[in-house]
Amino acid sequence: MPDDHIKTPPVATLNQTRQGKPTLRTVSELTGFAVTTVSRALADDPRIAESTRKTVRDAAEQIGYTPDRAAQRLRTGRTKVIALLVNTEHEFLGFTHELVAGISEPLQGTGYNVIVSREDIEGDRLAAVRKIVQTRSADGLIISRTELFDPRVRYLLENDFPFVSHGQTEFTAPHPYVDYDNEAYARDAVRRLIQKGRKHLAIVLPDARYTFSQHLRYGFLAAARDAGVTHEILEGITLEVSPEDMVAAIEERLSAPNPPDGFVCVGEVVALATLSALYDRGIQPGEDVDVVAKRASPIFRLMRPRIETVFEDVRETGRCIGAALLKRMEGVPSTELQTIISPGEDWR
Amino acid sequence: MPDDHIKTPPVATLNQTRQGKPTLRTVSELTGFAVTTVSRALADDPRIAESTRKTVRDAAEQIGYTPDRAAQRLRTGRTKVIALLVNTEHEFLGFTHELVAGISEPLQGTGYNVIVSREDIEGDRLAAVRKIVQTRSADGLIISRTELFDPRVRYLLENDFPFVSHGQTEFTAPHPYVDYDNEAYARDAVRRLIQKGRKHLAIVLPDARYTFSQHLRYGFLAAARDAGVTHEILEGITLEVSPEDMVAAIEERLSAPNPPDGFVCVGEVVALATLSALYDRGIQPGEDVDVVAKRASPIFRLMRPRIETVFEDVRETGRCIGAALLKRMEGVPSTELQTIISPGEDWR
DNA sequence: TCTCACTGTTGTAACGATTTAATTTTTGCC
DNA sequence: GGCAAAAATTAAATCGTTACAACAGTGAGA
Repeated sequence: MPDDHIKTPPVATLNQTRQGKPTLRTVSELTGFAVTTVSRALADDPRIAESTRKTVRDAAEQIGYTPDRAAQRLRTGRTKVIALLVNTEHEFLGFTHELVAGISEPLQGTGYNVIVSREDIEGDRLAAVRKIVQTRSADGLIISRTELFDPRVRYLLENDFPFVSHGQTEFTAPHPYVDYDNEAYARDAVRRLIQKGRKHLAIVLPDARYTFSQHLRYGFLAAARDAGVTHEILEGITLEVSPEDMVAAIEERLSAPNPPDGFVCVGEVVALATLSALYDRGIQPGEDVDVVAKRASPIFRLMRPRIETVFEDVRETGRCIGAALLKRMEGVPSTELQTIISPGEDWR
Repeated sequence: MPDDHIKTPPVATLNQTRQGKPTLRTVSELTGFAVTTVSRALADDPRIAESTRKTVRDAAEQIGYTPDRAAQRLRTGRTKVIALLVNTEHEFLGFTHELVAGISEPLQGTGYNVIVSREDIEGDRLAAVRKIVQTRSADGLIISRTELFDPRVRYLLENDFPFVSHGQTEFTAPHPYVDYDNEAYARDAVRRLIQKGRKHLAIVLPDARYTFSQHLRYGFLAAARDAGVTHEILEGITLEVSPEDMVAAIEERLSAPNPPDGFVCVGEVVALATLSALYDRGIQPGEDVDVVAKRASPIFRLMRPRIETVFEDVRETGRCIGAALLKRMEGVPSTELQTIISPGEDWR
């Protein structure tokens, strides 16, 4: 064979990685700078000359270099992941979806990703938190439905792990949180019903261990007491029971002596349940009875008969949470990262 | 000091990693086996003696060793991540939540995690897919709302990237999918309305580019034609329009000449919209008009007046999808990974 | 002219796992 | 008992990145 002595040139002049994906080394070979320099240049390190930074940036851009997350994470220990822990077994409305959308917004461009984790161990919500902290599988954590003395908050504070809670606690040590002013909502709702001439108000509360249950309770009781109207917290059920049980319990109360004529609803599910119970008993809301609610989902616009609602902007809540967590990770003190979102005035 | 000569023992005899987190090396030092052996033992490699495997397993268990995901990923190229791409800007009901819960089930214990990614670029759903494939940021992909000749499916097939679609396509090359039999649902729904004596049926379809829109259309048209009843596809709206627009469009149709008396609803939102429109026009469902729907969320149990619905088990769909993707990644041929879920018979 | 302090850049060593190839130990058989 | 084959274990290289320490070059000051 006459051509035997001709050496075939290397197929590619640049280094080919496992998947053909460009790495720092590819950029390094392309620009002639060392890998270290390229790394620093892309991080906009002032020790590298501006001209070099530009050259490197352009080259990286041109070949579509993106840093390998796994390698970065292994080296730095930072995961660039934010975990959101949710504990709803079934979720009727797109609450989590909306929250995640909000959280993601301020994270745009920071390289952070949100992962949603179910707190599968119902009895022990701390376990999920502990696992994430110990395996360092996220850089920051978002927890929801806080309790007054939430063990998760205590644990996270003790371990100095960045987090933001959706909901307040009663700990004296400050921590970042974002919360909706449920006490104010309950007060407003009570006033609203009283304006409509209602004399006997009722509310279904979340499980008492949650902080926001206490806030709602206090707002409801205080406003009703101040106004001097009869009021009651429906017993035997909480927001967490199944829709059927909720309807049954409300209906039972309606058929018992001295039924309420005004209902404060904390979410769309209990509002629907209340409307169903009224419907089943042949009671027309707006006539002898009134219902007011907090709406977090646009689905309320589809409900008939219409009832008065005030909007809780879950997406905005998410935005606040995301922004607060970022700041917390940048070292901003916790006391500056506490937001209470007021209910709007736009009842309709 | 008399005790000066006493050497203090090392604080820890085992190697301490950056975060005190045990690594293979920790287990290695603890057991006396080499890191390689430990790695193999934990992977249950038959080349390692069973006795050794047990020793290592126990030691790892005892000190709470968990492999570092980043290191595994960097070394193997496998991310142990499954990405679910969703494209709903606003989601009224917990559809995604339920789907994710289902997908996660068969993944339990496999080490795979699900991440939910928004297809943020509305015009170009392919972009999100391409990004994941190119950066190899997931081992498998789940896409939803397929089109007849979905470019994402073509791209994924061309790149031999493991995926399962929620929804079928018309490509001749087979690919794994899980789909609800929407054609059968539409047929059943039509029959149901005819049984109730309805003579003029209507349906609101999803955007025509989606495969399931075609299936619904075909089922609806064929069944209505077979039965010889008047029927129509509501024009000017799709399932994707805002709730208000949907209500307005349905109401408009109801007030036009020759209005439908039976409505096939593909989901809870359009069902609610239909009921709202009827309510606003003072029409009582179950009397002159009937509505049937598919329910995927328990929220339907709260709706009044009650309408007949059949259950679409989204969680089960998720389970099928997760299981299919696992098998696909294990190399099971696509033709064996195609599931069509039949609508149940339990209308109520 | 020589030292000193910069500025800009680079080689080397990790991070924690897996994989390949090499090495030691054990077993089986004549 | 000797030797090859099989079994069990290990050392070293590697994935792509960043951190640390070192190293050339440049200009200023003595």
